[in-house]
Amino acid sequence: MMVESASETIRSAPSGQNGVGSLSGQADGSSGGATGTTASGTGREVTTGADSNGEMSPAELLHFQQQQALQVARQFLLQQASGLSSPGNNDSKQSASAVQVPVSVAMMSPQMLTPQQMQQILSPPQLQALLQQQQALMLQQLQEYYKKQQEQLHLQLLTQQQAGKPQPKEALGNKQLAFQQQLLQMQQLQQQHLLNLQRQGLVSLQPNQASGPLQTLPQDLPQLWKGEGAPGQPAEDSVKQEGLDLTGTAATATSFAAPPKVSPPLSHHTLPNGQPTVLTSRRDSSSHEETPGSHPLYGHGECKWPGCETLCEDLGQFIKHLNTEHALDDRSTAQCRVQMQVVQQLEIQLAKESERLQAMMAHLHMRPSEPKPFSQPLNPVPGSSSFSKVTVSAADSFPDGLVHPPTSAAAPVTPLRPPGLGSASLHGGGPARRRSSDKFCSPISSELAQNHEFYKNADVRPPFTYASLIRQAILETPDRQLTLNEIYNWFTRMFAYFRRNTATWKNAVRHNLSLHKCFVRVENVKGAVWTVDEREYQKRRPPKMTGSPTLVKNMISGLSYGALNASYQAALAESSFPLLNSPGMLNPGSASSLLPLSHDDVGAPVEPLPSNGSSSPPRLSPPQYSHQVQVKEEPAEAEEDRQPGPPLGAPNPSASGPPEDRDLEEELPGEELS
DNA sequence: GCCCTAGTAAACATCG
DNA sequence: TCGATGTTTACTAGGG
Repeated sequence: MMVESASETIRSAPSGQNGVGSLSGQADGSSGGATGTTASGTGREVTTGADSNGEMSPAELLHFQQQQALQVARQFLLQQASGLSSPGNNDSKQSASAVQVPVSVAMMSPQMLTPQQMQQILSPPQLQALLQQQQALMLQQLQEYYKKQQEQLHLQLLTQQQAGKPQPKEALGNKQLAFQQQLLQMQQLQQQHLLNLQRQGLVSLQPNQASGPLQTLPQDLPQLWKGEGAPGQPAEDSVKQEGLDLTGTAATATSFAAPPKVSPPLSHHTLPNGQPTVLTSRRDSSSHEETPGSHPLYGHGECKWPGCETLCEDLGQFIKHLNTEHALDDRSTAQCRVQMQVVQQLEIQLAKESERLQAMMAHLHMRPSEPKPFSQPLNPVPGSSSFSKVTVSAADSFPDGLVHPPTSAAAPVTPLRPPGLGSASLHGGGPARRRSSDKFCSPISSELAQNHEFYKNADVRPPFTYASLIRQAILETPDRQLTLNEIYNWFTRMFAYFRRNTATWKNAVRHNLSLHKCFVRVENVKGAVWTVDEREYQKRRPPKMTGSPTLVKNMISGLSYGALNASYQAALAESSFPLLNSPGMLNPGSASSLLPLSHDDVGAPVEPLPSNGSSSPPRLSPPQYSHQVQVKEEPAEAEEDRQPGPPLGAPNPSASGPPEDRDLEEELPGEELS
């Protein structure tokens, strides 16, 4: 059920999710086919075969016994198969410390250990070792069983011979051969089942691993028949009609027993796919429908005990059935054990699949070096034809000198939704008014660094203001200057969102460039380039920290410097600008060399002005425009403002540059605060 | 409700 | 003339 709904959701996901799509398909295919066919089919087949047994002639008797043996063996194999793959098995420490508690007691105790608990108790290597032990034990039991069967068969043959009905050796050989064939068939069934399990995700073993036990059987069993089963060999033990001597198993399998202490009822482990192979899909689907008043093992009017399916009219009847048919015995214990393994395996598989998903996403979204065609945007950009030209060239021209946020590599995996990104800012939404950078004071650079790949691939509107983005774009360049077109390119390169609606956001970019004094247009050799006047930018709007007196008050009172929010601290850490205050830094070249990457927007709102100063710099000529770096000392920007001194931005007031009233007009520190 | 900031749209000017 | 670029204004909306 969950798988189906999940896959359905995935299928409905936007285009471009090929990986996911195939994933869903896989899930569908496996969940349907596996449980339905192999599992239930096998179980029923066995049952009917046994029921139809009549009796009598030695040959028939032999056949019957073979059938019975097969049935039991199949069950055993299927159960084993369910548990085969679980790296961690139920054996707990008991394997090491000879536990005296009978398996059945240990297993059926209400305090039974859950797989999770076992996983917690045992380390993976331990679990693996235990699993191997268990598998070896299982195999040994199986071999014993076959041996006994063969002995039984041999005894019968002797009996028949003594009865004066000698059977031609050939006939006997044929029977043995038939038996062997059946065993092989059984093994094939097991193999098939295992494959189904693998498809379902129940088994995560590598092909060779998974087939290990299967391959072992064909080798071992014939050996049993040929070797140990040789006529005349005395029966070692009394032959048990039931074939599987779980008592013996229990004795040796104390290692399987969960610690006497512990826990959750079986129901706790019930999982859809985790149902042993003998379960039907119907049961799987019903496993979720437990109601408070019902029993977890009772659903749809039938017993949900693995392999049972007994119809029970009501809960009371079911309880009776449960107590009688599934009492504390070795068989139930074994089944319980298998179920535990199944659950455990499912959990492991889930973890693996999750990890795989993460890896897939990481792979799909994180390849910085790979030339990414812009046809890839998650959402096609209508009317961006001319635009794509730009972006392609942009990609090609991606300046290596440009410092990429180091975090993309270090960042965990591209998050589906970056922190601070409200649903409203997801693409398609209307105008996003407030950007998180403003709201949460998160440095745009760190935010971008962390979610770089996300924004790059997801058609999600970045939670930054245009001004912040423009600034970031400019600051990311070695020389801290960009032409308008380069800014466009940066936008499209960095954000999938800006690969569409170009007219709108480009207009907004131009609007912001013109509107904000912090952006300085400089006539360059190659034309007009835009630079950032950090000081202006800082002054621009200190809404949170400085703009709002109350807010400032709160910050001051509520936060010590040491208690600044993480983002701000990160920003501080990032901004290792020694320079800042030094007017000498104004040289773009030196600045860039010194600040390869850190520029950072220390979060627009938060960034205090390092500057001292007074008036905003007039527009500077290319060489001089300074992206002054701000020293983010702390929120107390007012303090900085108080500092008298030449504006960092205008180290060279004399520098050429069109005197912009825009820049000059404001400037008094006091202004900003208001 | 006011004010500030931001986003969007549009008109207009300039320039190559 | 056209498109890119740049400036400006108006409006709307979110949030303090």
